[in-house]
Amino acid sequence: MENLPLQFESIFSVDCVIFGFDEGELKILLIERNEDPFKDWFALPGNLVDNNESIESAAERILYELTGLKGIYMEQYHTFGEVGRHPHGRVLTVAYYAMIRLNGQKELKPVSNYARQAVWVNVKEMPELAFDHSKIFKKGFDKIRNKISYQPIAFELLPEKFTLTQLQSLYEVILNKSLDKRNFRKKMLAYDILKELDEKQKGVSYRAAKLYKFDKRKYAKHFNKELSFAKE
Amino acid sequence: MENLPLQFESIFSVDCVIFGFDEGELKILLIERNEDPFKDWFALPGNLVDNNESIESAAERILYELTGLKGIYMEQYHTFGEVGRHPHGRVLTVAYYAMIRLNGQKELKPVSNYARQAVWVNVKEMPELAFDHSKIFKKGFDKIRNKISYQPIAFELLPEKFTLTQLQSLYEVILNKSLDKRNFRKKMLAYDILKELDEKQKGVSYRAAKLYKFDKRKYAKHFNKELSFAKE
DNA sequence: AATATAACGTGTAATTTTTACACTAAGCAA
DNA sequence: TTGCTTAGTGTAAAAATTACACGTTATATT
Repeated sequence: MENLPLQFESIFSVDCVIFGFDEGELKILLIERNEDPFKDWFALPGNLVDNNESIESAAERILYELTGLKGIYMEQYHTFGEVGRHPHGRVLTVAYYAMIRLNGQKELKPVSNYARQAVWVNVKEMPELAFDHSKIFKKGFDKIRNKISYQPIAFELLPEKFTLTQLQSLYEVILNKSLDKRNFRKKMLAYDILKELDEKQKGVSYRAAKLYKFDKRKYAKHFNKELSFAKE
Repeated sequence: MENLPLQFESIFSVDCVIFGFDEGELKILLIERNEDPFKDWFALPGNLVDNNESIESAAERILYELTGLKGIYMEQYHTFGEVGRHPHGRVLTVAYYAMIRLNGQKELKPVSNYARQAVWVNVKEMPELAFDHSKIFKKGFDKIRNKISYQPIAFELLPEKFTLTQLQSLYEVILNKSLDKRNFRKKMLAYDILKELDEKQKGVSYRAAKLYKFDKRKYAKHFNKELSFAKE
């Protein structure tokens, strides 16, 4: 680890924690590596950032290559650069998280050279990951768990139309605790960012619930300004 | 900007927003550059990260070189890497903020080769900075402004013993709004992280106020767990 | 010694937000 | 028709937040 190949010095990469919500489970997208180092290990999707590419675009590219999705909101949350984090040299990596909607269709794009396949893995059943990716994942998960407590960021994970119960169970999975139904509904509706639809759930073998939509306009209006110490 | 000198490719740096509170004003530490590019411009203190150095250590080193201080809490808050942000090539920079105590002694260490001098500048009177440092500063300032609203992080800026009025005026400067005295005190004392001392302010030409100390033990106990959506 | 000055230090009532808690209604299936 | 399963709803108590004003104390001045 002393004589590093020159081209690896201070190259940098992007790694993405891509969350999805499916069948009541919170999952993230992992790839199975097909190259050394860490061949056959699971890892976060990531890649080197091209010299003419912004970090942000690199993150979007990686998401796109894997899922075919564009225009997804991604947030940069930390940069990892321990000296020994990459066995081939000093590689800084900038971490992003994203939340995407799994509309039943969870077909994944064919994956490039260095990755054999991409899979959705339940966050509760994470294998150990390549490099320091376990640490990167953990920090990303902590981040969204914390953020959702004061800002309703979870809508991206749900289908366009959803029931309040679905929303609640998503919260419960992220926060890893159960919530009171009445209080949850009261709070969510008080945010005033949900649009109630004239439509009900279909295909369920019990009473169908009302469907709601997330109202982006109102969301932006409310949450551009943060919670704050004082009102005045 | 096409034929970049090779050694600048993908080198990365650290930049620090170092806050201090002095005479009722919130200030940050800037250096005046003595080298191209941006010779004679003000800039955030920063430096390239050594190949065997963690990013964190680099940030601590920069702070130490400028102020002689060690063991200060620094938080990484964002990484900036726009393609054109550095005129000599692709240089990613990882940004940290720190808060330090200006105990009257605000003597600054002599600064190294590339910086002529270091100065404290009021955040309300920021000049335009070199590179994208204005943007980096702004984001750091937003960060602490937001964070202080739900977590009392500002004690590092005050002398070891301080009055509640001093604490309040620090909050007011950071939040840029005035706060109600009684409510502020109630809230701060309710956090239960202040130790009331048997001592009073000295050298003031009016009624002296009680002095308080910040209680690190209690702080850690309260604020390792964040505010959260649900109690249970 | 008296007075002026300037910041210190304190309480309460109204409002809002959060919490705890349980039953009826609706729709489907057998 | 009955049984099963989830949907949907209200209220009272507690806690947190807000708005608001004046007597107290130390020093400085005369």
